[in-house]
Amino acid sequence: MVKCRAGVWRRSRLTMGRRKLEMKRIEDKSSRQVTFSKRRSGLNKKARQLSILCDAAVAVVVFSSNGKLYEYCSGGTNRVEDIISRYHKSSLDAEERTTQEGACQNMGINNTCTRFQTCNELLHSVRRLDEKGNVISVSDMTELEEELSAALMHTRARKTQLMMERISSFHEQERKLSEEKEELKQQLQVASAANPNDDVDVGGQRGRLEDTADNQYCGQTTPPRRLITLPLFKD
Amino acid sequence: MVKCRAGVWRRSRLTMGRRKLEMKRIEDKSSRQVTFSKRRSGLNKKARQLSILCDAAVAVVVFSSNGKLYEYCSGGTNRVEDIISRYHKSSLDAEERTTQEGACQNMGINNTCTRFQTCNELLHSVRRLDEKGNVISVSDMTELEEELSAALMHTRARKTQLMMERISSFHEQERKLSEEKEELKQQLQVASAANPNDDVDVGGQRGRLEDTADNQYCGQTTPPRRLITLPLFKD
DNA sequence: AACTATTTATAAGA
DNA sequence: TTCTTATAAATAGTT
Repeated sequence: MVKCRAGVWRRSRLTMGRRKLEMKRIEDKSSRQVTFSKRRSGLNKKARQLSILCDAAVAVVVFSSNGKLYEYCSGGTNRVEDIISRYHKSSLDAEERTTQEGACQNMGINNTCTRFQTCNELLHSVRRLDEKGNVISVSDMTELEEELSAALMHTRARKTQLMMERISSFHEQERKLSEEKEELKQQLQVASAANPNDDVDVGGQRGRLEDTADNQYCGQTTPPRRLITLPLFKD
Repeated sequence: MVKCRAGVWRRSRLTMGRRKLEMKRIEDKSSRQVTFSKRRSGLNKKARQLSILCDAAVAVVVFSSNGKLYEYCSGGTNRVEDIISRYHKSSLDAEERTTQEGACQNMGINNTCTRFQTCNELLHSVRRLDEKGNVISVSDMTELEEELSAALMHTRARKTQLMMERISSFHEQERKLSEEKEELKQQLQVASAANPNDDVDVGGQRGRLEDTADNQYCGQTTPPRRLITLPLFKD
C-alpha cells in the first residue's frame, strides 16, 4: 500500500491483481465468467476459513447471472438447509426461549435423564461448554445427542409402561365385573325359578362361577407383555 | 520482509511480526472474536464484490460460536429470505428431477412419507445405493435419518393412538358391565322382595356390590385424553 | 481503532 | 483451460 509508482494507486477502490478493477459489473462476458469462478471459489475459501478459525457456522448461496445455483456450507454436511432452517428459527428462538425452558421443566423429565438431572441442567451444561471457550465439537454433540436420545427413549418406555399398566388394570376390573354379573344373573335365575319356600342352591353358584372364567375376557389370564420401544436402526 | 526473524521472533511483546495462521480453531477466545469480526466483514465484502462484478445474487449466513446470527445479502434489499426462497425453489426443482426415477412422489396416505411410500421401499433404496456402488454420504445419511425419523414418529403416534383406543374400548366395556350389573342387582332385589320367606341374604350382597362400584377404577368416568408424541427439543 | 509486516487473493498474461 | 506473476487486498499480531 505504500507503493506509489506511476501514480497508480489514487484511483480504484476494488480488486486485487495486476490492475485494479472498477467496482462495477464486468461487461466482457468471458472475463466476467472467469472472475466469477475465481471469486466464487475464493469466497467459499474465506467462508471455510472463517468457520474453522472461529468455530462458526457459515452458509453461502450464490446465483450466477445465468441463474445457476452454487452453494457452500460449513461443517461435515454440505447442507445449506441446516443453516437455513437455523436461520429461520433464529428469530423465533428469542421469543420461545423462556417458554421453552418452562415447558422443559413441566415435562417431568426428572426420572428419565441418564446423566443430567433436569432438562435445565442439560441445557446449562451446553452453555458451560461455550462459556469456558471449550470446543463444542461433533463428539460433544454426539454425546449430547445420546443423552437426549436416552432420555427420550426412557420417557417413551415409561409412557408405554404406564399405558400398559392402565390397560391391565381395566382388564382386571372388567374381569371382576363380569364375574359379579354372572353371579347376580345366576342368583336371579335361582330366585325366580325356585319355589318361594325353597332354599337357594349355594353349591350351584360356585359351579357357574367357574364357567364365567371361560368368556373371552376372563380367558386372558396372562398379563400383557411389556412393549419395548426400539429405534429402526442402530446409530 | 526486512525484518529479521531470528532475535525478535521469540520475544513476543514488542515488534513481533505477523505470522501465518494455522488453519485450525483459534484457541484464545479474545483473538478468536477479533478474527471473527475481521474475517466476517471481509467475507461480506467479498460477497458484495462478487455480486457487483459478476452480476450475481449472493447470500451469506453466519452463526458465531456463541450462536449469534449475522447475515449478508446482495441487492438493494438485504433480505436473505429472497435468496433463500429462491434457493428452496431451485433445490426442489433439482430434487424433483432426481426423484422422478424413484417413482414415489405422493405424500399419500398418512402424510408421513415425504418421499418413500413404504418402509420396504425405503430400505430397498438404501440397498440400491449400496449395490450401485454409490457413495453413501453424510448428507445421504442425514436424508435417510430424516426419513426414518418421520417414519418412527408416525409409528409411535399410531401406536399411541391404538393403545388409547383400546383403553377407551375397555373403559366403555366397563361402563356397560356396571350398568348391567346394577340392573341385575335391581331385579334380584325385586325378586327377593316378592319372596319374603327366602333364605337368601340379599342385603349383604347388595352392600358388597355397592362397594365394588365405588372402587378406584369405576370412579374414572371421564374418557382418557389422547396423548400426543412430541420430541423433547425442536429441531 | 489504528498500524504494518506479512500473507493471501486474484487480474491479466502466457 | 490452467499456470504464472505482479500487484491489490486482507489480515495477525501488536500498539
